[in-house]
Amino acid sequence: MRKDAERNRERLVVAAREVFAEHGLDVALETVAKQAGVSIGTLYNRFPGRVDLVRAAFADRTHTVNELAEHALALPDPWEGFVYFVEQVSRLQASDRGYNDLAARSVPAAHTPTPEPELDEEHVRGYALMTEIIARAHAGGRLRPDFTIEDMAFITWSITRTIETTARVRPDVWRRHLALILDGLQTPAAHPLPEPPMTREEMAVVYRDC
Amino acid sequence: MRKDAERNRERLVVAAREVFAEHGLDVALETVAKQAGVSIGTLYNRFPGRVDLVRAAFADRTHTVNELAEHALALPDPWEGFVYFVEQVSRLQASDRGYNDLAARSVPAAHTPTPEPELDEEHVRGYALMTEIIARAHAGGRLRPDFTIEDMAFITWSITRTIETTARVRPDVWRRHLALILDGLQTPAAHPLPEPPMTREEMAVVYRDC
DNA sequence: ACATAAGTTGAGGCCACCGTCAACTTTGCT
DNA sequence: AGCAAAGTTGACGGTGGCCTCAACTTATGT
Repeated sequence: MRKDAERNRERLVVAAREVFAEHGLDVALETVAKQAGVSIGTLYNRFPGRVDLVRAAFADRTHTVNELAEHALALPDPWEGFVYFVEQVSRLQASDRGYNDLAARSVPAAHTPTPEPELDEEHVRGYALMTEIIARAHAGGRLRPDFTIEDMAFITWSITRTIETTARVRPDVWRRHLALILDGLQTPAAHPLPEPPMTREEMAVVYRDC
Repeated sequence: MRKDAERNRERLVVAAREVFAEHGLDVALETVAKQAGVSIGTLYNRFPGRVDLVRAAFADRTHTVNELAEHALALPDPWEGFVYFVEQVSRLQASDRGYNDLAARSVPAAHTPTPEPELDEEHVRGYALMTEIIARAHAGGRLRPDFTIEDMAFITWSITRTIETTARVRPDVWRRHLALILDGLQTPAAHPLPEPPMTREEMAVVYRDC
């Protein structure tokens, strides 16, 4: 790859991160190209579709989330770890409209088929870490036993919507919402749930649809 | 108003209800016109903008929701009443993509400025009914005391997103999600909340933005 | 039956975004 | 320096939804 090409690619990714963060994933790609100081043709040359650009822009996020998960696991109290993880991911969402859009459809740690097996591995690892966070919190006794990893998506989706709606008016109310959610996830609060959790296969279909 | 005009108007509203329910509020208005067996010009002639058509299509919903609220208040147990109301509204959302879209932005009972004062009154009444449902549940002791009417929006928004995402795969999982939420709203589960609730003014701004 | 107001029609202009490609420019190798 | 391959450019055609309006049709009162 020629070095000007490499440089332009990098510029595009940086621009995409900025523009997505401010305007969300549905922004016109011209905006990204302009921000990168590059023509729209170059953008399409490097990234055949929007999805490729999104992937490139958020590739490191999975890694970041995994680090948060590790930090959570390093906390002595299992419930604190669980809460820490959920709060930090929500904070990421609140700070980046693009990431929030992304989370609305596909939960960070989900296993999405990707061309690059390397990224896939990060996702698989994220899934494992989240499983561990939940298992540990179950063992600690404070996380209700019927809560599964698939239920994590409910949290993400909920927060996603609240952030979308309230960001301009009260950028931090999502914390209140999250606190209400967390109060429902603790063993003493638990009542029997009316539906079985989503299965992994069902989650896969949800993500596959887009 | 001429009688053919009246008839076409009615057809359009009926068509809008069907098409919105199936495809959501962002559907092309041509689709509605076609479904109504009427030209696009007639649609615009009768409803200057999409918002007018949406209002007409969902005008009766506020009334429906108010009936649900009254039924909730008629239930002997205050907490059961609260749960009934929230479940029924969620069920409405799950059964109508357009209504779900609507709820994602503007909670049914919110006070939105409307040209027709009559509709406005229904909204105001809905607000009063919801206030009563919550006050009664507070008095009953089972609803956590720090839960306010503005927090209701968190529930609606959450369910909204889950329905959007899971409808095709597991049309009833929103019940599981809702059950998790409800477990967090009960007095024994309550921990102090980190942020004050949204104010009425803030809610008004949220709805005004669209 | 007729006049006239009311209503309908759909082709067409507008816009915003998408994605392409032939002509041009730059890089890096020899 | 010269040259071929790699890369860039931006005008352009395509799509789809929005909304308008001049020509046509229908309802209604007398």
